[in-house]
Amino acid sequence: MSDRKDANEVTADDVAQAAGVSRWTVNRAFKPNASISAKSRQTVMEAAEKLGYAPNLLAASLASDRSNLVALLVDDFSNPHKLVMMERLTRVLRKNGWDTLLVNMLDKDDAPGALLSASQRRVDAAILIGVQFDDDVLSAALGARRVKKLIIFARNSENPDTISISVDDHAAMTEIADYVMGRDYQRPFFLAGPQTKSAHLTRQEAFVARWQEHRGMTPEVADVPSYDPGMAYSAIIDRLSERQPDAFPDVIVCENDALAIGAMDALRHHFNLRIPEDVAVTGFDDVPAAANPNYRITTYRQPITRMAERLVTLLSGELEQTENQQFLGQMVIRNSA
Amino acid sequence: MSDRKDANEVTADDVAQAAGVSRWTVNRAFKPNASISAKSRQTVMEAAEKLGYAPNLLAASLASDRSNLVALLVDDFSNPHKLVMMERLTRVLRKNGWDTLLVNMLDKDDAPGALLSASQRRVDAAILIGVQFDDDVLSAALGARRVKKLIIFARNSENPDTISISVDDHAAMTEIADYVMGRDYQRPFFLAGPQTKSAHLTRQEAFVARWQEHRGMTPEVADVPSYDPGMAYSAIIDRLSERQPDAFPDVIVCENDALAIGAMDALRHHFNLRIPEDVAVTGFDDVPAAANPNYRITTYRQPITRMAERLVTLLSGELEQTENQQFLGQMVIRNSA
DNA sequence: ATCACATTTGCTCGCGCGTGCAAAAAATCT
DNA sequence: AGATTTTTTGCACGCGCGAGCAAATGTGAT
Repeated sequence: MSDRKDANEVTADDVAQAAGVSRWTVNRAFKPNASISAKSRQTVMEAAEKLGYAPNLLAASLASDRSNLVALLVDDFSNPHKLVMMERLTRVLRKNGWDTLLVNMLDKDDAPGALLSASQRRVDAAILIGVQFDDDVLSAALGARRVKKLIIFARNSENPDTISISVDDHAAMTEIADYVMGRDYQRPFFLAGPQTKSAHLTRQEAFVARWQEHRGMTPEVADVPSYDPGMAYSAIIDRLSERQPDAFPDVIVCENDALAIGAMDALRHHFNLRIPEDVAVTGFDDVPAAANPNYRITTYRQPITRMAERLVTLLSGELEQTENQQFLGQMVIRNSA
Repeated sequence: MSDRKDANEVTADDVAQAAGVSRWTVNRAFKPNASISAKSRQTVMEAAEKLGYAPNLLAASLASDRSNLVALLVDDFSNPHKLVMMERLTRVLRKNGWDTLLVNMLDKDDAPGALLSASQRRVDAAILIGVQFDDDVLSAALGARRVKKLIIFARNSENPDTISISVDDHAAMTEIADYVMGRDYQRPFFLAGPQTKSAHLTRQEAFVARWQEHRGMTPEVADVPSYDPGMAYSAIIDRLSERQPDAFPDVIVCENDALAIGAMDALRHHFNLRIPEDVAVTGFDDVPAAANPNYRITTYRQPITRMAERLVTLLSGELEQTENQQFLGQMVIRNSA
């Protein structure tokens, strides 16, 4: 079948012929810093335009062993913050010439499969923006040299073979703790996300440590099996029902906004409490819903765009750095605390 | 540089040698319905396992002109429903052996660029789940044979070169209209999304038509420049401020939940109205937030998974069908109306 | 054991482009 | 103008695999 010719699959050879140059000159015309004269580049581009040619990135990747493709591994679509991260990441990546393979980690045990998918497409890097990445899984993936680079985005990792780009959780949570103490709350309650092996609970630890240091008492802590408002809602109800008023927390510090939203819903609609008059709440991430009039969450905004830009420099290999990258974000004071 | 060998890039040839068969037998072992004996498949798989081999999909795509890759073009990350769609689509696609290239359409004029990106990776199909796809853009893309298939997901399109997979908007909205009339609301207000050329406003038209038919009057209509709760919030305030109580709508029918959320926030927090006692609200999509205790939106759930499954059969070429696919969803009655 | 037929295996050629170097052309200098 | 340097262009080879066919092997009936 001459299907390809029929289907108008124009190759560099066709353009070369039309422009009266060699195929290599054609491909050079499409390569930003190639050694080519302005004149022939223009000739080529005109011919290419006319024929509707665009380089086949499959062939280019195969030949060069660089794909300019990264895999985005996501395992947690219930957290609205993921949408924000995906938007920012794909935007910054695309602006810098990178394409994104979105890989849905179907369940907890799918990490190897997801990594395999990515590696079969020969991605230059895998970026993890999920939560349930086990150190074992990561090491296995790296051991088999499944992917060239593994980057944990917006989350800390202490795995030495991995680079993480994240906010400085310790500094951020200390700031939140200080703010809460400054408002003179007395009975804090920390609502954490899933307790995994890989994600070290820096936020929780930082908050607890700060509180102990200044108030000499250990805040109460509870965890939720996933960063899902619905789960947080149930967790709060389970944990705080049948509690005497004087044992009820006066501020709930949440590991992120997804949890904060669930907590606020539970406080208002199940316990009939006012926020922040009866109980205050803080979040983390500054998701879009945090700004809406229902919630108005006092939270902490991560500099996602800057983090994504750092990611790009890291991908380009400009940064030889293999140590984790930490960023400072900023507190956003609203009405919930 | 012998970088590749160093990097442990094991190819089918290596496995073939280890297993004592030819390279083609190795590749056949990885192809589900290939002509190969069970015995040699096992031999191959064991050798492959030991060497850590997995087929290079880049090379396979190049040679076969099929990539098993689809591009997901998204231009509207502010609507939380997109997260749901992405999760379902990537899940179903991956289960069926398809990978997903996530392409962020950076702005209104980026459609050609996004399509180009996709085509350079030789995707087998481009799936549009955004909103601002202009018919002109689509035609241009198809005219240049940029992509083999163009599929509009969860949205109608009347472009003849395009296949859309969507819910039957007319039936759905008629059902909502009947529900609203059954509850005896008198002054409906329809809140629509962006008015584009390509997206025919089936929901709005269906609602208006139904209302006219049964009540002999034309509902008031307003539109919002994007499916963003924040925009809907402002739009409602702009449109309904300084209006006499008897001219105020008693039900706001929204084109989707993103708008409904914004509308509810505005009604409650700006106008100090109760929902549904003072004003009722309906949505569409049944996003996760629609179920949370703050909103409890009466809405309409699209059968996204079934739609995604249809998409897969369409991609596999099992369906020769080129006409649009319509699905029926189901109304979800909650408290907002 | 022989033949007819079905199943399995091997192989040639090509997919479209990049790498690294050598040849050609252009620019600069004496 | 001729010699030298710099820029630009062309090319052999390979990236890893698939289509389609030919050779080899296996199966069952006679």
